[in-house]
Amino acid sequence: MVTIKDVAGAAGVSIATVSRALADPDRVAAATRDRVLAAADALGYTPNRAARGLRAGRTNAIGLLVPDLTNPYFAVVARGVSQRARSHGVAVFVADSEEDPAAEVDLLRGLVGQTDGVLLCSPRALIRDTDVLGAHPAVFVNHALDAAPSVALDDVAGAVAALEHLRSLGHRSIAYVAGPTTSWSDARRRDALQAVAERHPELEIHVLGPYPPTVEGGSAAAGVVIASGATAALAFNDTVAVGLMRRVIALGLRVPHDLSVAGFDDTYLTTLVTPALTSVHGDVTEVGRRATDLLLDRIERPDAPGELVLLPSWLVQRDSTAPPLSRLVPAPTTSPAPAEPTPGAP
Amino acid sequence: MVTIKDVAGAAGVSIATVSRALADPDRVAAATRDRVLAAADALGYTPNRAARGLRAGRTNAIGLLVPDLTNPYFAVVARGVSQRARSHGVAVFVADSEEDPAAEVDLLRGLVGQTDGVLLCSPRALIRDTDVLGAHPAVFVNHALDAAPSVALDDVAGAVAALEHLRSLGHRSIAYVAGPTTSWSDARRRDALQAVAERHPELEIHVLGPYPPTVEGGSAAAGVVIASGATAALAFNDTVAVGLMRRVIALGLRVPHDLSVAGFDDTYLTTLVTPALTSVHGDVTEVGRRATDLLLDRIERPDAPGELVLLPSWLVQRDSTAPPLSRLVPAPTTSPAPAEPTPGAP
DNA sequence: ATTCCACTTGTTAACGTTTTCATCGAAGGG
DNA sequence: CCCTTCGATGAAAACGTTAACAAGTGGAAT
Repeated sequence: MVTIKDVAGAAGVSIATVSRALADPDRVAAATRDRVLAAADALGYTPNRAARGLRAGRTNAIGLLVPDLTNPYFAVVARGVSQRARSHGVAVFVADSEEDPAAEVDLLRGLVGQTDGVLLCSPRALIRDTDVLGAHPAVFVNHALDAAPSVALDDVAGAVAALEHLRSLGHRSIAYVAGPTTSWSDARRRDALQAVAERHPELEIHVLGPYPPTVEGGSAAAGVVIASGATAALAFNDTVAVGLMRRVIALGLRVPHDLSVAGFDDTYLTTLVTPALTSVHGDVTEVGRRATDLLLDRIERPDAPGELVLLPSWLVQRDSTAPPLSRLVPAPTTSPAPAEPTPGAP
Repeated sequence: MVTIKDVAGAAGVSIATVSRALADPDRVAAATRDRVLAAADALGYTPNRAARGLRAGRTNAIGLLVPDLTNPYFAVVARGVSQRARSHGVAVFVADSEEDPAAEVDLLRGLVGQTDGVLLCSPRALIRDTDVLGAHPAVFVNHALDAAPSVALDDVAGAVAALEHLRSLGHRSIAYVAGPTTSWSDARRRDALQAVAERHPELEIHVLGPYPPTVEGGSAAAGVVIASGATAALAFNDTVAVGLMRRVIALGLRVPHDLSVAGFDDTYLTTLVTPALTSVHGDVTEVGRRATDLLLDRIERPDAPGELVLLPSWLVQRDSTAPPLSRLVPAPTTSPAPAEPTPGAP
């Protein structure tokens, strides 16, 4: 391994000069700088990250904790994080808890020790009840905790839009297939649905669950959804919606005719399945990017006030939602939303 | 931050004893050991990774480089890597090149500097032509390079099984939608298909492409596949197969009646789409685990000989493949494979 | 001409850990 | 009873880097 000492020897200067030439080129004479840089290049010098981290008290790495990397939603968040981190020269540790709260706490503990900050995506564990985090810089994604900075899609707006869409199609009995009890988004959406229901007394909302936020969870919910008598279902995310839809179809019902189905996140799954899935869309890559920005800022200024960044979210209508077949459809009370996605106000 | 020094002070011993008590409990007297451990626990001591790394000359971290984290295949590999790495106490840096060879080399360069070893998944760049890797321990996944250790699915067996399956259904003109030119798996499969074709002169194989290994790539290939006159298509991976299938259906053809489609990797997409996709299956999580094992071993013993680990792979038949409709179907020359997956010999 | 300041470079301590070497005491064999 | 040996512990060096401080040079201002 070639160190700063080797470069110093080759360039005929002291190690301090090499360090300066690399970190702050203006603080060293032009001729010396060129000589040092040339030597470093010739020898193929790479700074030792451990030494640098030890000295500076930071690692130049951040941690990303997700509940399920095979869920397209988190994969896309990870991509956004990866992009932004790379442009800032910090590395990303990725940990996948596989939906296991205990593993999540374990992984988080490990991450805290070797990163400058942590990105917590949709945590399933009750982070507040553990002291794992301490004063470690952290940013939550799809979760708000005390005064910590957070980034989330404004899926309250999305949930409301979805519900209004189903209502305007004529649905009156609508099921919501809930996700993990610790999900912040889930709680917010349930509140939003409740609020809409209160505005429209004719609506009947069945909150079902919790179910695992997976294809299997959606399959498992199918029977209960059908038994509830709902003519439309809103699922915790696309993965659940797809599982639900597949199972409902396997049971001999038709989507959307016998049951309309809508999801959240608008992952690429929506256009792959038949019928194409109506879903609440948001810019998920941007969620990852913004969260990374917030974290890097928090690392710089640990005492900055936490803020909640809400990114816009809106409904994208596809083929899995339609007017209910089994009852007389009243005239829509509002004109149907346009087929093209329309950005909502954040 | 609480250091070994603080623990030493609290326990009334020297820092060397603390270090020993933590690393090698048998080399210190029982009473002292208990006192040290209690002090460490009370103070909440966590070893400083950077210092440890600097001293030991290793980072206890490995790098994982993938071309596309949103591809379920790589997400599952990442999961396997993550599992195994966690059980060995090493952290995983994940880098997503987003199918860009230049980014791949860049990311790899960054990874090499701060890890003990690197896992290269289906590299798109010509790694051999760069000196990025140097003597850094590396394991290839779905790629074989010189004497480096590698793990891959034996998709030669899978490709042969798929082709034989299509042939036994009566297909005579079969398209292969190829992936990136630098893909090792792709080259191996093409050779395998060629070999089968030589055994069966009646078969006509159209190798089309290269196409991007994405849904879009599959869509883009649809027209060419149809124009080729093939009655069945084998796609580079499930994602491509799904894109192809969607587009073919959108063009008014029926799958499998007008065109049979099969993919590789058997990701969870296969059962979500309609019709369910016939695909070549392998234990992808295990690929990630084995690759990690190989890498950790290589880090311990850098001069060990490289080996190529091939994991078994077999065809899973679903609804996207059927006898061709448009021509007289000759009697199958072999009995059709069973509907349940049958493990192939590695 | 003297003083002072800006600029450039070198010396050295420090980050937290592991490990080598030395030291000390006790136990055991002659 | 002395010498050896071994077990337990401490002191200190080293890993590669950065930054605080020191020191040297030159020129400009007085």
